[in-house]
Amino acid sequence: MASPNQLKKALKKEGLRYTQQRQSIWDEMCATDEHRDAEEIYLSLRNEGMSVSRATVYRTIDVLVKNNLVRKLELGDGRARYEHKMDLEHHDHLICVQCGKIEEFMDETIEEIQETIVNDLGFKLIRHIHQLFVICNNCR
Amino acid sequence: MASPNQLKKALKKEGLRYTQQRQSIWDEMCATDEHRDAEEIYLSLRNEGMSVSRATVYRTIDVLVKNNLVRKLELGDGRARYEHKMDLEHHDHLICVQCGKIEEFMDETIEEIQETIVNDLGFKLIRHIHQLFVICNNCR
DNA sequence: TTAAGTTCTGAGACTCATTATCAATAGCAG
DNA sequence: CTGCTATTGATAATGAGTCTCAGAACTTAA
Repeated sequence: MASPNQLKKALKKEGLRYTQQRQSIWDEMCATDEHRDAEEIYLSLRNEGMSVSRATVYRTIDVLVKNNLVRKLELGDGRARYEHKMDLEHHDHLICVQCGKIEEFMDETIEEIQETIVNDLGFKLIRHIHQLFVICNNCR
Repeated sequence: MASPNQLKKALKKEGLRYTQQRQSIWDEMCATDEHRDAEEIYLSLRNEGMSVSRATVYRTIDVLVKNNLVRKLELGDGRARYEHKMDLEHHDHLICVQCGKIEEFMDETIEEIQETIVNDLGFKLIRHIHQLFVICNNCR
């Protein structure tokens, strides 16, 4: 089971109850480093014999996203993907337009420039999306 | 009317016919520098008395996007926005999470680093999405 | 200019991810 | 335990975008 403490803390902060379903979903999301969509997570839970509904999966993911335990990725294909944020270093994504494989990258210089751009305009940076759509080495 | 030539060229390349509807939609998209969704473009055309259907708006936008006359923006709220690419310099976007205002930015260093990251992995960069979600100066 | 063959269009049905509804269930404070 | 609420599950609803198909509009060849 993946760290009930982080989950419990987040739920407490939001004034929400700790339930078996929420723990199962959080466990399932931490079980791999893949970038899965809600349906895949739902089906995995079902395959493991857990009794959860799609609605609860969506609702719980929202809570996890809001509390920074999970990141939501929008790739423009109509299905959001999710990744847990257990390993807490920030990164952005490379997505192969052929095979769909998702990899991660991080560049400190880009991060700094982003801040500068925003600050120079008198704005405040809340979050960012930086996705590089590529053809990966397997697909060229 | 906004440059029938670019449109005609794109249509010819695709083996498609030049029609009044397609011209109207292209005109409408060039009429402002706003970032509107398909419904807004559809309604604008309707208000101007043009007879076009939603289906044709979507179909035409697809053609324009494929031929690089229009850029599609996915902001993660389920509605795509579009901007014409008449003024052809590349840029990315700043989006205010409070008021929804969209501004543009461009940084040559970031563009170069992106290329480097992708090339170092042996990948090929096809396109990228770089969006900075901010609180703008009016909203702070 | 017309006939025949294509491509386009409009209206509405449809899809599919996600959200809302609401009665039944399960945490939790006292 | 008891009772008050939050949560859940099943399913209906939503909404952006896509598909279908019959009729309209082009195009081309004669």
